[in-house]
Amino acid sequence: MNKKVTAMDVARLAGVSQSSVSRAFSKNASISIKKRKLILDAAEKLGYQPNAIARGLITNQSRIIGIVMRDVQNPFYPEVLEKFYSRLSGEGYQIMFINSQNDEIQEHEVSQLIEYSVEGVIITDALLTSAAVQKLNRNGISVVLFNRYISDSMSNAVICNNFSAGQKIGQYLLDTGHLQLGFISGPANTSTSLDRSRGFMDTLQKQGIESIPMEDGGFTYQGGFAAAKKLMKHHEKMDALFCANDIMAFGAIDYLTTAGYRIPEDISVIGFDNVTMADWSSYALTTWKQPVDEMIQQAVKLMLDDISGQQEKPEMNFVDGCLIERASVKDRR
Amino acid sequence: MNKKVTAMDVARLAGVSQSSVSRAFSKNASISIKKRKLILDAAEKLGYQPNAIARGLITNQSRIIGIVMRDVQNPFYPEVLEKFYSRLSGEGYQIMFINSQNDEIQEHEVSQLIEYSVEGVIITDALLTSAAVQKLNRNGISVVLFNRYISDSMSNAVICNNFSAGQKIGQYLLDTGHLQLGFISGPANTSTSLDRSRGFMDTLQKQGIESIPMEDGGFTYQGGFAAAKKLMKHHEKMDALFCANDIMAFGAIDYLTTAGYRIPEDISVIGFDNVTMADWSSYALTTWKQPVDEMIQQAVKLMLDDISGQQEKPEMNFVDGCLIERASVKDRR
DNA sequence: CTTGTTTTTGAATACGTATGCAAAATTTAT
DNA sequence: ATAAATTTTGCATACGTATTCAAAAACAAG
Repeated sequence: MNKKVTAMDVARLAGVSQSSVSRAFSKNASISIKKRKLILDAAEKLGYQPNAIARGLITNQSRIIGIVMRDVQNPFYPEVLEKFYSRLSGEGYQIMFINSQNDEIQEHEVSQLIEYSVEGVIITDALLTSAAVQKLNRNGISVVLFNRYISDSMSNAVICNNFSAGQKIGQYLLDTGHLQLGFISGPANTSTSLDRSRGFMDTLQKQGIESIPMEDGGFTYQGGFAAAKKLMKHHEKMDALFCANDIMAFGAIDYLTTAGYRIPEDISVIGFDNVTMADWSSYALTTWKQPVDEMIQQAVKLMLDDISGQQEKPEMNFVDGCLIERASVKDRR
Repeated sequence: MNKKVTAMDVARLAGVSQSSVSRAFSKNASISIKKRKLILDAAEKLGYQPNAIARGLITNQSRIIGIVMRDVQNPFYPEVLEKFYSRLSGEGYQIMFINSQNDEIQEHEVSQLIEYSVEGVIITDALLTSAAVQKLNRNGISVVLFNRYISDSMSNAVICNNFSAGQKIGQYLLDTGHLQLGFISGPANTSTSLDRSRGFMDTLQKQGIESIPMEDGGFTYQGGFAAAKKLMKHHEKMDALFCANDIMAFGAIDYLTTAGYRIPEDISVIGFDNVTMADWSSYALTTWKQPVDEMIQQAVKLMLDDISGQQEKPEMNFVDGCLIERASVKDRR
């Protein structure tokens, strides 16, 4: 293996100092045009790449953002990952990917992020304790929560307006003449599921519907499938089912169609997310579209503002989504 | 923001030298049990985390592996990402995620990997030129190709035995009495699609079938949908369709069912990958299962052997998959 | 207790870069 | 041509850690 090429090597070839080489690779440093050209030519000739590790040590700017993600097999999250990657790499950041296996971000995962001096962390669908946020903040790491929040207001958060969406979904199902509603939730400890449920029930209760059959589908296909089965066992007159995410809606639809129900003639199904698959003709799912692009744009802006010290206090931004009507909800009026 | 806690701070509190602190956090360094405990207690008290950036500069071991991935919205790849993450983080590595937007890994992406001194790079579904491999190797970076290879034998590769799989799929469709076969390929410049096609045609040609109708579906759902439409326009007697990946098979099935064909009564469809969705009752896809776990295990072993200098020359390992029969191929015998 | 051996530990250094500071070079004004 | 002002550049240093080397400490043998 060849000896590593450093700025010192380039300096020798170009006949300048190492600090000049560093300046040549900098945007704002003072270096004459002639010397800069000499240096860049020498660098090209030697195959020199600046060492980001050494630079990070000196500048205390790793240019690395951590993304903590749990359920990458829910198609919603690969889309989120891809879009976060695009925005952040466009701003010159590298992505350190952490696939959390547990509900809650682990101590060693927090330690890894600190050890690598990541400048920020984006938490997509894992839980984060206040203690973990404090530890990250104490180590100068910006934290942005994507579609979740914790109650201590110490971190930036960008959240789809889940409560309001739940309300509107409830209204939409009532307005389209559905009488016997059901709900399939995600895990009870997730703010997304809780808020969607609360919004939904808020609307129903205002119409005198005090409670409806619900099952926890765990935010998974299998969970949606099983939850639909369980619901239909005791509530065969159900005519509409709201699933707290799309992938459970797919599972619910698959259970219902294999059980002989017609979607949406016998029962309507509505999801939440608007993953790419929702548009597939096998599902043609009516769903609530999370404004992922807007949410990611805001999340990245909050993080970059925090990193650059232009932020006074953490913000919590709610962003409105919208209904996407396809073919899985019937207008029964 | 608090001042960063360093080994020097811990040394002062524990009454030892900075080098002793470093040794306390090392597995094999010489340090007395008493002193180690003193140091770890002081570190805990101060909230000290070793700085991986500084350590990387000294040891020339960043403990970072790059994963270059293109199509994260094909459900096959999030599964691959999750499993690579699990294996590599278990070996103490961090993952730097690169989402390539182009067919071929870009110069700036190679530069990023070099600048951050990643110890290895795994390429999943992007193309890599020989020049790029040479550049990475010249900078001491191990390269492993996942399910692709290039012809210069300079990099490790682990590949599903696509040719053999294509052969067996061909035989299976013939053995189950299908007469009019069709094929939907991926992009022509990908070794996976080429080898699956070659294996398939090898079997058919041995049975006197010289050519069959084919369309390029670009490895996407929409592409599969459109390709199926195009094929059926001119080959309405087709009774079996082999799609070079599952997601195109889903698209093909969705086109066919919306066009009134029954799967598999009117036409059988077989895919390749065995993504989680293949098992969903809406598709119940018969497919060829890529041995992802085995492939990843071998890929990680090759990389770690290369990184630790225990490898003499790059290897190319082919791994056999197997047929998964569900409900999308009819036995017409 | 003394001598020889082994282990532990701290000082010094290097890793590759960015930058402060001041000297050198260049430019501008008279 | 000279002086003043400005820009460019190199030297020295620091960033935080791991490790070499040698001194100090601890341990074992006689």
